[in-house]
Amino acid sequence: MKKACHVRWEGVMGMQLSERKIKILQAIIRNYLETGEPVGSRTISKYTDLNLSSATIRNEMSDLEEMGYILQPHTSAGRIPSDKGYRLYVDTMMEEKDRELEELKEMMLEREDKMDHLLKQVAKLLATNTNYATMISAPTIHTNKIKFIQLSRVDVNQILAVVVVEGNVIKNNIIPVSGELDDETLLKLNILLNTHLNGMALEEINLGMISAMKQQAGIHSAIVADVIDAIAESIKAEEDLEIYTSGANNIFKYPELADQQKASEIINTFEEKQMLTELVQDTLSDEKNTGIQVYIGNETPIQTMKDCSVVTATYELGEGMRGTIGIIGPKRMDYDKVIGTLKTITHQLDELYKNKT
Amino acid sequence: MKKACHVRWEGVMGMQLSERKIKILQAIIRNYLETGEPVGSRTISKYTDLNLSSATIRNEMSDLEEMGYILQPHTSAGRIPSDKGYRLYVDTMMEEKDRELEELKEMMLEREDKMDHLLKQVAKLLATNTNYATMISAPTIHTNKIKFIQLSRVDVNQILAVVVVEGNVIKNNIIPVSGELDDETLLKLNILLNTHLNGMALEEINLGMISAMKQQAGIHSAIVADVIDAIAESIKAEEDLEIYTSGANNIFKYPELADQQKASEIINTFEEKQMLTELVQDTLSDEKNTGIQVYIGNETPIQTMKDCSVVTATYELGEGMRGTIGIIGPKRMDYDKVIGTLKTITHQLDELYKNKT
DNA sequence: GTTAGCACTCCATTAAGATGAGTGCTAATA
DNA sequence: TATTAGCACTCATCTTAATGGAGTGCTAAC
Repeated sequence: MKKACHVRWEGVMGMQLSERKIKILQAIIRNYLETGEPVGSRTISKYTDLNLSSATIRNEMSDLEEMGYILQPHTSAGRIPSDKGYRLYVDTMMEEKDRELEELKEMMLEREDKMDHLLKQVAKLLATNTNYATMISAPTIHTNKIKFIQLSRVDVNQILAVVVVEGNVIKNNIIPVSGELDDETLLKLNILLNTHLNGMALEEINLGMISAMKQQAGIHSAIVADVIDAIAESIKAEEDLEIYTSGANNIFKYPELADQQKASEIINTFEEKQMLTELVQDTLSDEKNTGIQVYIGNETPIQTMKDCSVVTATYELGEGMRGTIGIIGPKRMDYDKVIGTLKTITHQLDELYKNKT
Repeated sequence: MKKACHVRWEGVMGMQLSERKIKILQAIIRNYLETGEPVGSRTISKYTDLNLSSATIRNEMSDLEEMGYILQPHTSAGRIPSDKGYRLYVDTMMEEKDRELEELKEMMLEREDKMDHLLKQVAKLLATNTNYATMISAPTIHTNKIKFIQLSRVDVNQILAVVVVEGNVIKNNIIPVSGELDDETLLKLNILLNTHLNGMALEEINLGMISAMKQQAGIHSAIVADVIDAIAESIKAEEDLEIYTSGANNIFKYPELADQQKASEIINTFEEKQMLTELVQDTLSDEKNTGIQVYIGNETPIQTMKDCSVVTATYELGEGMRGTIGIIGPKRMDYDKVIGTLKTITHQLDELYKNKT
């Protein structure tokens, strides 16, 4: 009696994952990833090479459940992995595999298009390749510096301000101008702006500089203010970043996500994109990791995706330009494959950029 | 006997829609729009102010079915409108109503943002307002003329080409340049390009002009070619037009569209957008109509939407810039409201443009 | 021409087994 | 002591049949 009691205590508190338990857990998850159905003891008994009877498996499963790695949807159903179980799986039990992503690589190389086209393409490629929903955020300029500013007259009362920052990201802005403005003044303003702002990081432009420039511009200080505003607006416009998505309808392939309520929410999140920015922010801000991040169930910052798993990767284009790729699927996602694919893609984007410049 | 026979013939061939039949058909459609359920004779008998018994209605409905305006999902079910029935309804039986679109108007006026923002906003507004899925295509420049071209050096071996066309649509292109190119030459090239191309419609640029310009450019003809290419590419890029969508998840509100198969297809069509361009093309090309077009069921050019109805409107921003707004919903869509809303919106966009310039 | 009445059809809902996968527990076994 | 066989039990799912009801078509009466 005393002893039994002791064993029970150990069961709750200090129980360790034996090698065998890990193998069983692994088998459960693997199986569940494939079928999407709760998996029972008998299945595992045959599925593994442990040569254990279903009864033994049952005992072990009982332990695993107590420890929180698996759970039962209802009594007398098989077990499914809990978030904690998935987490263990992702953290420790995945060995990488080289998949046949060669075609994917090639397709990426073919597309030497404009950036937004490329990103759309990548999202689509990923979606069809993985059968999950995907998103990709356009890279945000971060530490980049102004490379070139030019004001040009377009019309009698409109001038065009073009700002080019490092990485050849171009911003246009039409500025209405009320008073007269001759070509010579325009030239002076151009020189003024360039001498002051060239090489500046966008964040470095401060009020002091602005007032100095205004002073030098004399009667045309209003235009300087407008240009600065235009630049500021360009930056601001950059803040609600572009996000491209693809394969949202893939969620219909997973019954656990396909019911109306959930599907509707997920689809909406995908279409409105606004909420996805949170995901991007979260991924980009978390600096410590290897560049790949896995959110399982409730770990995700987006409430509507609490029944999904989200794998995100940060890609980098040169220095300071970073974006996020995300793959959204059921919790029983093929983490192995997804992570492998993402690694390849991010690496590929990097290569692409290098070759291009 | 003879007479009966004659009547039967008339029934099949020359039967005319009596006033009463129209009223009944109208009542059926109205009712079906509300409930989404097949509607029976007894319902109509009470629903209308005709004071007819259900038996009489049955007879009339039998006629209407024979004429193809309504149909039975199965024996002993009520009737639902056929595409032909909807068509009649849309074509003849709709009187316009002024709805409370005032708030919508105001919201549009608030948004003085960039065009793409505005369009996204409009799509969203429409979606939440109508409870259908919406799309809106960015206006395409068509007859517009080049207003301004400027080449600027951005880097030692890169120049930036900016092209502004009427309507203040701006196109940028970075052109890598191999050889040396001093400022003076750049200036000359600028003058050359502007004198030749300013005021030209994009389609008017022909090979003759290009070769003439190349000749004048002398040793720098390569750059001219590049610029022309860049312009051409800008036009081409415009061809796969931007489309913004919103409220795709609204289709879940209509059971007849919400099953997995259909929903998945529709969602996909919406996300990939590619197919939506057909709709836009179709709408824009059809010139004869009032600007609003209704596709019922199979009439739509997009196969995946054969169970939906699509209402599109053409909006015009100044001369030559036209885009399309589309509303996609179930066949039992509130055509009345939708058409009204679309009219208001297109009108509003027009106003907005006028005030802005 | 209109209506009441009735038999008939067929869908949708419900209830009641039947099935079967899976568990927990106990006692036997190695 | 760890493992296993056996058994009773649970519970979701599937099948089947019964029921209810909405709606029709037809006929005869008004």
